[in-house]
Amino acid sequence: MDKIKQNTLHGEVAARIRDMIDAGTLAPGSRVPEKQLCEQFGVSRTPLREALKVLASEGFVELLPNRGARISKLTIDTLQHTLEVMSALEGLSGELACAHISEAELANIEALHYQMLAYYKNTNMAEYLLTNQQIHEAIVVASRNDVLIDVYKSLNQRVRRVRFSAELSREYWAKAVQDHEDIIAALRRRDSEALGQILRRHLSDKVEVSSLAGMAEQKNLP
Amino acid sequence: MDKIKQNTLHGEVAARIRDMIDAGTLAPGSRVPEKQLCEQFGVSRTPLREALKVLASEGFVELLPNRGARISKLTIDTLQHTLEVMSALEGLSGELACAHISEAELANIEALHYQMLAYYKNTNMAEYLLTNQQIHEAIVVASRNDVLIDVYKSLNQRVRRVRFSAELSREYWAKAVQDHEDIIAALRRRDSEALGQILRRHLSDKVEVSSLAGMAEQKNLP
DNA sequence: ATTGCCAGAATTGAATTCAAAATATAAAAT
DNA sequence: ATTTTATATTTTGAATTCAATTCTGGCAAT
Repeated sequence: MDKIKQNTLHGEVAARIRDMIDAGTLAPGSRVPEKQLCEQFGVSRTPLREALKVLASEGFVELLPNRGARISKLTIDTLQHTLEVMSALEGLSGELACAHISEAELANIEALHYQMLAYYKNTNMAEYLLTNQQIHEAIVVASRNDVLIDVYKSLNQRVRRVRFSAELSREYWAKAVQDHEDIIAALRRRDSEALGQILRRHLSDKVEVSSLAGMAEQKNLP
Repeated sequence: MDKIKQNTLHGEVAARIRDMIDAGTLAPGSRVPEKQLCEQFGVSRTPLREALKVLASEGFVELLPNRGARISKLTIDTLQHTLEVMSALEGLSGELACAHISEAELANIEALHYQMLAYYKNTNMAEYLLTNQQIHEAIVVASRNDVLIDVYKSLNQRVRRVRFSAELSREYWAKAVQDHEDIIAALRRRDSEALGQILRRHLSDKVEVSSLAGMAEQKNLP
């Protein structure tokens, strides 16, 4: 869609590595093959290593002294913690969005909502999850808080891989859809109190976490 | 106190540059003098530039294509946005802390609280702010959520410079102290609902923001 | 067969080098 | 004298180089 144009070389490399982690081409726990990636990307080690430093500060890789970088594993704990923080941020987004959202944005979110309902009825989980994600991002963007948007996107990026391979139980799925009805209603009447409350609980629900648990690593031991 | 030992060179350099920004040695809006800093730190440009990439991803500096890095200015908007996000995170911390805090931690927080009250009575603003900060950090740590702790610390670091030079009005100060009484009380009775609510409102109060506004830049124009 | 040791190879971290871009300085033109 | 143009200098971005460390594989000892 609207991909952000990375004008720095190390930024470009970092984006590529993130994608490779998402795609599983670089497996969690494995070492980062500097030389090989350099050849693959056609760059020298300098920008690649710069990218690794940035990715380390984002939590995608860990730097091991004198033995390069290793792809971070996503622990169940870390996943749970990340979803908790994202919930808090979504709660704030909801409150702020009530104050700042435009009619056009609201209309767009409603359209996405009905689209999502259709995917739910058809049990099309992949498309459902994608649309669901778009709704949440749209609310976050409507907060008009750039710091919030950045932090949210960064955390989301970190857990995206496992979130999109989730297996939702029938009960959880029904509950999530009901939540979304409530979210749209609260947003439509600009009820920031209610919207904040729903969003703070919506994601961090243990149900989703446990449904995701299978995708994440049990522990981060060597 | 318990400073984290940085074992990577670029990490060390990044920490030093953060400190220099905090201290005002590197002025917001000014260009980063690579060569000079290299001599000062006794390192080559490679680790220094790695540090700059990390600092850029943390928001401390901006990278300008082909003209190096510039120290970020802290806009009033960014300050406001950051405090809003920190409030949301503190709210979550409070809720989680109620479930996880140990007696020893609670006792420590109470001790800090009484110490802070003394500073308030003596109108010792600098020490008050420091102790206040310690209380909030202790609650965040008690959440036992590592992602939360990391994100909070990162945001806090970003606004620390201006927060510690705040000028609190008498009314705001009194209100903040009252909030803290309520915070301690809620924490003591493990009332996560109440604590979450107080903490979500405590910081983002417009009053503090406006009191800090004088310290931040009006706009981020070139 | 397993463990310990050592040389050689590969990898890493950081300094250095090099080309391109930006900035500063000087000369020329009006 | 001021503006413009040309040239030199500095600075930046990225590749290359180099020393230090880690990894690998083979050989010897038990």
